[in-house]
Amino acid sequence: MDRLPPLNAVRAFEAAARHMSITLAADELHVTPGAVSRQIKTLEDALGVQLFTRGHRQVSLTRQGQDYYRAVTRAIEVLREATRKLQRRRQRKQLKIRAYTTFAMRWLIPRLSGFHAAHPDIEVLLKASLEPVDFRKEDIDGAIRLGDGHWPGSHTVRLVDNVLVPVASPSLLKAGPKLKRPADLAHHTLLHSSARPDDWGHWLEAAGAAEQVDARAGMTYESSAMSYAAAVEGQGVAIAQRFLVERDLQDGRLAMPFKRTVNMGDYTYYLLTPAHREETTSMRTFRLWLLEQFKAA
DNA sequence: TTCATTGTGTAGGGTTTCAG
DNA sequence: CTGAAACCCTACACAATGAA
Repeated sequence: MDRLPPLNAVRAFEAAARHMSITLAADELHVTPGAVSRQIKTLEDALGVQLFTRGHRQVSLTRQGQDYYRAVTRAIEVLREATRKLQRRRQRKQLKIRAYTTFAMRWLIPRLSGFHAAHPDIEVLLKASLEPVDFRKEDIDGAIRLGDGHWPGSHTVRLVDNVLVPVASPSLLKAGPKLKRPADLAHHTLLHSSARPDDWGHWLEAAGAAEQVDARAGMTYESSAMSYAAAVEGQGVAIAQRFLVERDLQDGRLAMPFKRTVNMGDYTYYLLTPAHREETTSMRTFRLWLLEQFKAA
C-alpha cells in the first residue's frame, strides 16, 4: 500500500531532528514535549523503523533516521517553495473578466498588451461565454455584456456607441455585382451572426430597402467574428458593429459600401461589476483604461 | 427527493503527571 | 530531559431526522 506517513508526525520529526532535541522542537511547534515524543513514536510505528535512539537526557538519529531526515528536509523545502509561489500569485492582482468571444477577439485581446505594459502588476484572466452574469455564483470581477444597461445586482458603465454598418472586402466591391444603392444588396450574399440575427433587418429598415432585400437571406455564422472573417475573404457583405471592425477598415481589409449607419442607442456594450462588492483598485484601473481606449478610438 | 440540521461514536492529538 | 499512562477535547464520519 502506497500511503503517506502521518504528516504532522513528519513535521515533528523534522523539527526534533533539526534541533536534536524534543524539547526545542516542542517549543518551536508550540506543543509540549510529550506531544512531540508521541508524534515521533507514531511515525516510527507507522514506518516500522527506529528513527531516534533515546539516550540519557538526549536523543540522536539512527542511521535510517539520518537518511530519512535528509529526504524529509528536501520534501519540506519543495512544499515551502510551492507555498511561497502560490502566495506570490495570490498577491499579484488578478482580474477575472468575462466577455463575448467576438468582443474579446476583435477588440479586447489586441489592446490587452497595452494594458499589461502599463499595469504589469495586474493580471487579466479572460473568460468567454454567453451565459447570463451572476456575480454571486460565478467567480469573476467583471463582465462585458451587450444589453440595455439594466442588470439587477450589477453596476454598469456604458462603454461605446454601437453603430451598425455594412462591410465587405474592397475586391468584392470592385469586382462583384454592382453595389450603388442599398437595394442592390439583393444581389449579394448577406453575412449574419446567429448571435445578432436582427442587425441586417435594422439597417435595411433604416436604409429604406427592407422591401427590396430579404434581411434573412444569406449565410449565418455562429459569431460576428466569423462573419467578419467571411467578409474579409470576399464571401459577401456583413453587417458589422463598427468599433469591432475599425482596424480592418483602416487597414483596407474591409470597406464600407454605404455611408448609412444605424446607432443602436442604449442597446450596446456595458462593463458590469458586482453591486454588492466594493470596487477594487485593480478593477478601477481596468475600468478607467477601458473607457480611455474607447475615447481614443 | 434533496438539502440542512442534529446526535453519536471514534480517532487523533493535546496536556498533565510521574517514573526513570 | 524523555517516555508512558491517564485523561480531556475536538473534528469528523455517519446516521437519523426535519424542512423545503
